[in-house]
Amino acid sequence: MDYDFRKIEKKWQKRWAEEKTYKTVEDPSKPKFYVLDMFPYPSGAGLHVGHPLGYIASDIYARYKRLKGFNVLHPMGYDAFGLPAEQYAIQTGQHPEKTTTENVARYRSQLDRIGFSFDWDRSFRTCDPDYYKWTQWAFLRMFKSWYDPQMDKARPINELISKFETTGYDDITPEAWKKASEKEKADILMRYRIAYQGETSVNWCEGLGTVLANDEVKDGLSVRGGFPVEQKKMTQWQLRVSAYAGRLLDSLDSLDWTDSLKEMQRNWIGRSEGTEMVFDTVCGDVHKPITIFTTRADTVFGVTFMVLAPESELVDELTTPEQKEAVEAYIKEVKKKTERERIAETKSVTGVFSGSYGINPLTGEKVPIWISEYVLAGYGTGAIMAVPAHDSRDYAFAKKFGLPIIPLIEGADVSEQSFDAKEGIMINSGFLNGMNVKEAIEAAKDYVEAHGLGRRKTNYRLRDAIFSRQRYWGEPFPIYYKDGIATPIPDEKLPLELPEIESYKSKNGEAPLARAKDWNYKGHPLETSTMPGFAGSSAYYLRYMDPHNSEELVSAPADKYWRNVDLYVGGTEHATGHLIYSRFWNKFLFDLGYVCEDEPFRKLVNQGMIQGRSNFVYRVVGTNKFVSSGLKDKYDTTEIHVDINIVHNDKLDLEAFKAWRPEYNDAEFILENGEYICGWAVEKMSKSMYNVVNPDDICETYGADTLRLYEMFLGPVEQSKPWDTKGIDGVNRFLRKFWRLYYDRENFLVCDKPASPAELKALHKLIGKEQEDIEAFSYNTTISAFMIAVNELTDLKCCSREVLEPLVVLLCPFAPHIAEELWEKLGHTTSVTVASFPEYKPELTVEDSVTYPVSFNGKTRFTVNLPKSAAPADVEAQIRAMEQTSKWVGEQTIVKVIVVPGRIVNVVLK
RNA sequence: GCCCGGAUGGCGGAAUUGGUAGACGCGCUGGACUCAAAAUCCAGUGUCCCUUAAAGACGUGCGGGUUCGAUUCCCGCUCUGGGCACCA
Repeated sequence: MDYDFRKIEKKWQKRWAEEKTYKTVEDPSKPKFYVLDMFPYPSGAGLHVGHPLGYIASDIYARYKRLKGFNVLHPMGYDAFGLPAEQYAIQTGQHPEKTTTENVARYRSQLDRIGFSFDWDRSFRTCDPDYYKWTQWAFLRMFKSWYDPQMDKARPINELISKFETTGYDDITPEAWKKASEKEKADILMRYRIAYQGETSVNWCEGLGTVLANDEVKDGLSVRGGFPVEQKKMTQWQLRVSAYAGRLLDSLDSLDWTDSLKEMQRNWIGRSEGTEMVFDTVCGDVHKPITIFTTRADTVFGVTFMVLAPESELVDELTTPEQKEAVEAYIKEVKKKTERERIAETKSVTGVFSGSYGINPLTGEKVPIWISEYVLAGYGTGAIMAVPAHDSRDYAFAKKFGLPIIPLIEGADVSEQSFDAKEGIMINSGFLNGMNVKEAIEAAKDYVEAHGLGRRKTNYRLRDAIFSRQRYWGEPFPIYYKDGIATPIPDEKLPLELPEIESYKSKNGEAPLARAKDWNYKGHPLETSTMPGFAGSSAYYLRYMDPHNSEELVSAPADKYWRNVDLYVGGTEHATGHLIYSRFWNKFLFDLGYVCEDEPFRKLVNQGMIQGRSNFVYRVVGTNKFVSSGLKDKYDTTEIHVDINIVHNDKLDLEAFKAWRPEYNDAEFILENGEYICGWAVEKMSKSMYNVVNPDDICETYGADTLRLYEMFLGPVEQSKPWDTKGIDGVNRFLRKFWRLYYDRENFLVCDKPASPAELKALHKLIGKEQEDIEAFSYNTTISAFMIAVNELTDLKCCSREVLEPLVVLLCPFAPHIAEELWEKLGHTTSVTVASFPEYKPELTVEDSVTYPVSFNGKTRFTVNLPKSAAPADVEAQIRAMEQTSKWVGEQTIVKVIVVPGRIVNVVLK
């Protein structure tokens, strides 16, 4: 019987679906293991061969863990709210729900063909009201909470209210609170809520008609769509992610993530320890103290000017009447620029003098205050002390506007550029003179604190997340406005469902929901913006634990059993978006006691991208002649992408090419060795390059098991690599060879005779290797080991059930369909999924050995144990020769002797 | 500019972390089976010298260093992938 993968795969996929083989239930008698993939956004293009890479890797791990006796939760769903469906809706008028449903169906059928062990009963889409109810619910919890810096966690807002009422808090006294109107109280609370509304400088994207979060903008363009983005002051819903900056940073250490990913998050959070220092200022006759932030308190003796951010409120207060006109002109100029222009002009230095002066708190010296866009309003205090000698940005500014530069470090040459390094001996710095920079920083901090001039302060770059989008296809905010006060709708009214509307387009910055009919709650207007894409993906991993619970996001028992994700697989592109927001969201729920783990994802593996491998033909300019790649240098040619489906191993199918496009009907070819060889390049997989490979096609030609093996065999999971079908025959051959261990043309070969030592050895070598490699996520080497084992067993003509039965189990994680089929043929009535991973017996791999004494200077120093196979007679001669030629160093001990068949290669000493 | 990572045959990639470099697969060459093809199997395949073999020399981006021994560790470069980018 031949290996008929089409029949086998269809049969088992059907049976898995019917019998719900991978349905998971909580089982306290087994240890749990939670394997999660970053769920896909179901786009219209469907899956290409790159998408399943991570899913295959995690599926192998999930299946492996099941065999190891774990109760594995391995769910899948869809991140279905988002821009593409909505943009498509705007163009076609089709409801995004409809396109989403169609795309999800397509994704599902593609995923099903690959044979994943997902528990589909737990699946949901983020746009399902039953799910987004819990996104809205979590938002309301955030709205009703504040971050208590004393306890360093989120607490119910009522606790803050009672503080206001009894003891007062911050600048709010009980009297002031009592006197405040309802609206004023609401405004005060808004300053503390975790989910709050506030005016901020936002990334406004005109092309999409909405604001965007920082991670949705790259190089001044929107990540989705690539439209220009500008800075705009707007009132928006925001999440107080910045309150969690310290915790998000600190608990990174406890996570099993790659160093590079942790580093990315560290940079994004951007902790910096410095000092806030108060400078008195003089604007005409008016004195006003302002606070600046610096990490180089030691350089305070070198301050020669100060700078304010153009957006800072201090600008108005510190501009003198004489300078008013110039300052206003400058600010107008700055505001006109988009984010992109600001980035492009990074090198140019601009600024204007405010007319005011600051007073150096240590020296009493008067320095001018300038305004420049190189200082950001959103970081620190929006005002800095400038030390041109030791900060390159201040230096550039000082040079441009002719401001003095005072060097503070011995030997630093600041005639051409600033000296930014934190090293050297301080000079020109009063009591700091003679110290090295590190000491001076601490000494200056101490001095500032001791003299009441400021205090130590840790700042973070991480900003609060902008949470409103002026779009349709997202979760509506469960908020209505009663007398202008944002008020939550009651929990029992959730979900607040998205209304139907006529047109999905936003007009003049007005959100689509503003045009929805009856969009109100008891006559009060409802919030018209919707939540961003990351809202729905921030807690989805919790919902999989208990997806049908209508009372809670996740029940306490389910949460306590599954706890958090043990293995999370997905791309690096979410490093600073989803993976920060999810951690924030989880910590928030943890603070309020809704979940039992502080961190959502214990181990994270980033799968690489699979790039496309494009093929080219070369048309001789001005003709319809195409020249083979090897000869193209002899002609003047144009490179043209050609559909990779009509190219096999870089050889062009000439007839198919002629038929591909009408203009090529009468194409002529200049061949080399009778063939047309195409050129190639590694590029992104995309329609326009004709290099997209659909997994369905591979399943059709080679089978899902081959696809799975091949994607893993291509190289390490973490690495990006081009899709190249060249090697796929190799793994396909392996599977056929595997099949032939059990079957010849007609007969089932497996028998009950005991296995020979050689057969057992081949098996156990594989068990050991597979176990070790899967744990290390090194699937390509596992597959290599498998190929070796199968070759050995083929050579041994192994037919013993004792070996062949565990072999099927070992193959199951990689190629589940063929494993199931053979498992059934071996007489089992249950799925191979419930088998257990064979036990590794390392002693079966150790060979009989021979012992040789080795002596130096006439004395036996050690003995060498060599495996018999590696130690033919003349090895002893080698040892004797070594005794003659090597010198014995008394203190060293022999650790290992390296032997290749026939000779000693090296002696390991320690 | 700053911070990570990578560089190994014709190709994808191995190498128990300092110990046989090139596992495994692809490709290629030759052979067997076949009328033929497909499939399958066997042998060879880093480079150089050589008719061949043996033997040898050289070989993990480049230049140094440590070591009995370096793909692995250290110093200095080159190229390359990714992230951040006025964060005071």
